[in-house]
Amino acid sequence: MSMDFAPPKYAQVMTAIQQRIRDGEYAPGDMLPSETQLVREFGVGRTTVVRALQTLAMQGWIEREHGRGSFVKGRPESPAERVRPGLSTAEHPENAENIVSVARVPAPRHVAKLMGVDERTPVIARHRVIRQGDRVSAAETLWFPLEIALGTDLDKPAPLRHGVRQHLQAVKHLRIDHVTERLTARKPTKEEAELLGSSSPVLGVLATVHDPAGSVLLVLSVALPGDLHELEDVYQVS
Amino acid sequence: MSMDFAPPKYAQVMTAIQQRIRDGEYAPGDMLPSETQLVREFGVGRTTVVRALQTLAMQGWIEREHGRGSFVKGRPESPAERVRPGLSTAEHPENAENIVSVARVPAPRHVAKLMGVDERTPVIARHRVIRQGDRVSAAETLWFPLEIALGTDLDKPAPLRHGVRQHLQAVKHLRIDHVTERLTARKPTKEEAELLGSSSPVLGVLATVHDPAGSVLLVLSVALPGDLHELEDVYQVS
DNA sequence: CTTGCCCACTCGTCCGCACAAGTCACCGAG
DNA sequence: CTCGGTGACTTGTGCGGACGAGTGGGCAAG
Repeated sequence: MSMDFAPPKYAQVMTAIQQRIRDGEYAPGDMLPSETQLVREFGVGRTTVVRALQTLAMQGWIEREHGRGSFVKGRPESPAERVRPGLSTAEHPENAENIVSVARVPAPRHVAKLMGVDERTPVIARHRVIRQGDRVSAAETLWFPLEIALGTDLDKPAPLRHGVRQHLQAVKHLRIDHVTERLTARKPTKEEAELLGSSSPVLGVLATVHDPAGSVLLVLSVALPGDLHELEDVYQVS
Repeated sequence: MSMDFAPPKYAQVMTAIQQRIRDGEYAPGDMLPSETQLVREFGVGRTTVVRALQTLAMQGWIEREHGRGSFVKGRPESPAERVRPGLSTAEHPENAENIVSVARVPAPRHVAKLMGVDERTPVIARHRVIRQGDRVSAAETLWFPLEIALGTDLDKPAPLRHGVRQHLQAVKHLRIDHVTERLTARKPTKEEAELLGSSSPVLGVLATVHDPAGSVLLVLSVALPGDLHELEDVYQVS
């Protein structure tokens, strides 16, 4: 027995229409067949056709105008592919030559502010570098509240082979839910300049990494030399 | 007569549930009342309740598990609110003190490359500044291919009161469809430094603005002083 | 105790029908 | 010619009913 699963009918209708749009059979700006016609063509109820069309509209494939018809919008493409320096920093596996130093230090003002703690509260600072060939292509600092680092290897200078995100998940079941990034252009700090071997402008990324409840799991600060990095972003208008 | 419009019932159900999630009456992880219960509570058909719940699920408010129930996902927040320097530059209304100069010049190498034309092809360069109090907070250059600027006021130094996007739409029916931005940190050029009154690092935004067919309508280059600008971005993980 | 079945409950999908409301072409009255 | 009405066509919303399928607890047989 084959026991294949047929996808739901509304999905079949959606797929068929998407295919016709991709093939150019329905070109951008064209009016789609009316609901009634589609009902006849696919041999399904209007409910089903309407559900397919409304879903396609929500996904941006078509536009529906009350009283006029449904029209191909011609933009299959969807959300956006952004570079996320914050997230990739939290996921990057470490090895010995990435680690510069790991120490318990009083929180600097801007970090304390983002964590919502007092300025001199001790935190774990994990300094790392990313190498590209023989140049250092990024200088990163990850700041952890003590209670997060407690019981983990985050405060130890040994490299985390599976990255910070994995480690937090595996050891303390902490899940990263969302990240807030702040991007600016600045001069590197003295320490960064030394690591990078240059004091030309850097892209500064200051990110807070949150769990589902909104608590700050870590704060991270990345310095990306401007001559090595370009962050690209494509987005639809309106 | 008041003649108010009641929103559709499914939208009313959605709003009610969203409100309860925001109020914490339904906390993240909680199971929502079953469809049958909601049908009784709101006095509507199951079709309506299901539509509301499925829409909420698509928007990320809740999760639905076949055979188990609907559960609060606890992330009301949606796609992402990004600052779009490229788009806002194209939409910003101009006035006399924004315009620095407008000229026909040979395309610089990087602009020509992005437009897909030869390096010395003549283009229109429109230099502008944005002021914030008495400081210049951004130096912008908009590059237009001649055939785009033809018949428009883009090549005239008079300010465009409704912004470039509106002007293109109104005069030549050109619609902006998507924008590709490239962000980096760099030193300001001599001209930019002069306008900005400083040569400290700037965020450089180099964007191409496309019509629905993908043709480049304009290229724009913006210099944002690092000490004045911070681009913030929040995104969900996974 | 363990195993397996049954049943109540949940969501998933689909149908036919009904009415409201927006759009547009046509046509006749003025 | 212009104006307004009419009707065919479109999408928007809503209902009730039906069946399928996944989940989990209770219960009886082993």
